[in-house]
This record gives sequence, C-alpha cells and structure tokens, in this order.
Amino acid sequence: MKITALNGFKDIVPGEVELWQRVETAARTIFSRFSFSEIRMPILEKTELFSRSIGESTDIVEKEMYTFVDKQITMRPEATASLLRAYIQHGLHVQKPIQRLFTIGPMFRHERPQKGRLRQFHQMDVEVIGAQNPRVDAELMAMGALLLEELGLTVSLELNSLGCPACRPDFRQALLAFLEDRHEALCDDCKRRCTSNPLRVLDCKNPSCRTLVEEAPSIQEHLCQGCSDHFGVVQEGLQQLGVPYSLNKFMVRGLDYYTRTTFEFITGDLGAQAAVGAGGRYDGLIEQLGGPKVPGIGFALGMERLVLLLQQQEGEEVAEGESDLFVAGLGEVATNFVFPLVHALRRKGLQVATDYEGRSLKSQMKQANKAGAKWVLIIGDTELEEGQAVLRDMQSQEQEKIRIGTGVDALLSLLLQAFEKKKISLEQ
RNA sequence: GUGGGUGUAGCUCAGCUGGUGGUAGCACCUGGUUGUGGCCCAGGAGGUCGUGGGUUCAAGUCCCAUCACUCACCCCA
Repeated sequence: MKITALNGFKDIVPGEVELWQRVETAARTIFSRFSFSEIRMPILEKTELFSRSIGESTDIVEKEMYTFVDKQITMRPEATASLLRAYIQHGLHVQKPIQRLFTIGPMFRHERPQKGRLRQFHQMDVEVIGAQNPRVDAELMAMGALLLEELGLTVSLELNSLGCPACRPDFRQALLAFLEDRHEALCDDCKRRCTSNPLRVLDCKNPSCRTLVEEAPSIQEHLCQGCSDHFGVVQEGLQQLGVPYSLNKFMVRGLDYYTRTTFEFITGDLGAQAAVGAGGRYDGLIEQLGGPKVPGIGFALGMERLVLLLQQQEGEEVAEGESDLFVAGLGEVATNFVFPLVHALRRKGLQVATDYEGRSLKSQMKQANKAGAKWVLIIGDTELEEGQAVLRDMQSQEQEKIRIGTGVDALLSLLLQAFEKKKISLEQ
C-alpha cells in the first residue's frame, strides 16, 4: 500500500470503536450526573494562547506543537488553554459564578510515539472554573475515580500540592540548595533539570536519583498557611467521600500553570505511561490569559490509555454486529420486491440488513448470522406466488409463514404485528 | 531529538548453516444441502517476502542504505 496514516496517527476501526463509545458514553453519563456541561472548541488556536498558558520553556511549547509558523496558529496540544479562552471570550463567568465544563476531542503533540502515546491523541477534559473551595478539588477527584470504577478499571490516585506563587519559590530555593550539594551524584538529565526545571528532578526514573531525592526537602512541608489549609481540606474531603489516595511528594506536573492541588490516576499496566488521567488547580491562569480573576481546577483523561486498559482487561474481542432482521431475497422478482420493503422497515425503526449481490440462500443465511440478526425474512419466487413469506427466528430456529398480501404495505403491517407479539425478545 | 527490536497473505505467524514462497491458524469465497446460519469436511482466491542497491551460479535468508512499524529514553494524558 502506498499511502498510510502518518506516524503517530491512528484509525479507530469497527471492532475497536465500540470500546471508545463505551468510554465516552460512561464519561458523559457521569459528567452530567455531576452537573457538567459540554463545550466544544476549535482545534486550531493562536500559538500565543499555548505559549502563554502552558509555559514558554516547557517541552510541549518548545518542540512538540504542530504550528503553522507563517500564520502563528497551532493545533491544540491540550484542552485547558482552549477551554479557558472560550470561557473568557464568551464571558461565561457572568452567566454563572461557577462554571462546570467538559470537552472531549483530539489533541496533537509532535512526540515520538510509543505505547499509550500518539501524536494525535484524545482526551476527556473536565474543568471547574470559579470555585476556590477545596471540597471542589476532592469532588473532582472523586468523580474521576467513580468514572474509572464504572469502567471496571483499577487505578490508584496520587495526590500532591505544588503550593502557590507565595510559597513555591521558597521551596524551590531549598530544593536547589539541596541539589547543588549533590550535583555530581545526579544523572545527566537531572543535571540539566537543575537549571531548566529543578522540580522535575523529584520524579526522575533513575534509581540513584530516586534514592538521593528521598532525603530532599518536601514541598508539603514548605506550604504557606493558605496552601497548607487548602491541602488539608482536600484530603479530608477525599476521606469523607471514601476515595482512596496516597500522597506523593515527588509528583510534579509538566505544565507551568499548576498551583496547589495536583493529582494523577496511575496504573502499572501501560508500560511507561503510568498516568491515565491527571490534573490540578490553576488559580492564576485565567487572569493571566486576560480573563477575570477567578480560580480554576481540572483534569484530563487519556482516552487511548483507557481503551488500552479495557482491551488488556477483557481482550480485544470484536463486539458482534446486531440487527433485528435480515431480509433474504431470492431471484430477480423477489429482489425487486425486497429492496423497497427493507427501506420501509427501516423507516419504521427496525435495524434491517439485506444482500445486494444476489447470493445463494445459504450465503445469505451466513451473512444474517454474522450480522447478528434476530430474524430472517425469506422471500423467493415461491413465496411471492404463494403470497406467503417465511420468517425464521434465528435463535429458536422456528419458522412461520406470513401473508404477503397485495404488496409491501400489507406485509409490513403483518411483520410489525409479528414483531409486536415477540416484543419481549426484541427488547432483550 | 537519542537508543533497542521488528518488517513474509486482510490479521497472527512458520520458513534451519543461502537452493522453486507455507498442507499453518483466523478471516473471506464456493461446494457438501437443485432454497436455510452457527459445528464439521472439501476446494478456491489472496504475495512487488517493506523499498533500493550489493555479494553470489543462486538471496525471504548474507551485507549496505533507506522507509515503515514498535518499545524505551526525554517528556507527557
């Protein structure tokens, strides 16, 4: 084959797409239970939106964005910035003091693809804008946990606080001092991180860095009073809601805008990609983007990762296709009769499949079986002469004759009557 | 951007130290039933062995390059 999809871009084909629908349906159900409204934004935004929100010096902005350089526009690498832009642009804070919004869609990052990480990937993104109360943080995590639970996935929740502009600089200084003393013991990546983003040293995967960092100052002990109180209530809230979590003082977020609460839903079953969802609070961001001075918190779930987990958990079995009825026509005359009949049945709301290639009855029965048809209606020249079509129940293998009468309409009403009698099995 | 692994039928894969591409499984089509599915049996169709060079009498197999896929690093959902 000559033309294939781009590296890191994937088709979601029948057999797999059912799982995606399941994830999405479950999410919409839960989100609406928690009073979230959907919002949909464009995929292209001005480049500046992302460089200002995500952070000029992050990897995402520095080298991973799909940008049309000549036009200064970028395909969104994450949803929060776009969502906040829309929030500000439409003055949504005026309509409601607290906005609860979610969005589902594709994001784009030019990274090297690997398991659970693509260049076009999909996220379900949830944001609460305007709420400062730590209970909201706890509730948001509880909602994420509930969704994952409903999907049948077992993941753990890790929690940290990154402080705020008042207390983080102090911690940063303390950490830097600690790292400088041990600079030679750090891996090459961490030596680089000391200047680029010291907090990142905390979650280095290198074993020697990990042990070294055990002794490092803890952010949780450097929080200012406000942040410390907030963090405390978040944890109380989680306990009240019965959401299990563990504190992880090494957890750091990649995006610049996070403040206070940060969290990740973690799994050990996805190779290097441990996080199936993550998020946190971003209290200064909306103002920084030119909006009102309101706080915000949100998180994103990686849909590819959720689908991968579901596939691993229950196999990649293809969901059987389903239709109510397969109509088998035999011969030229019957086929001409069947063609409009099928359409009439579909207009009545039935799922109907049929054959278009004039194949043998055996072949059509096979198709019907594969399509998961509950009934097959057989109409050949014999049936047309007799004025009776054969209706076969695929499960019980029973067949009955149905009067065709004078035409499509007559047969249609008889068929619907026949289905009516079996309504119970239709609904199953 | 950096490293490792893998490219043979639609899919999953055999193919030994070079000697004519597999009776492989799944899927597909036809037949076994002159008009009846799942199971079974028989047959059929389906390939530029990723691509381009090189070595050789001879390359799916060895060498080089290239592309693609994949896992990991970096980073992240």
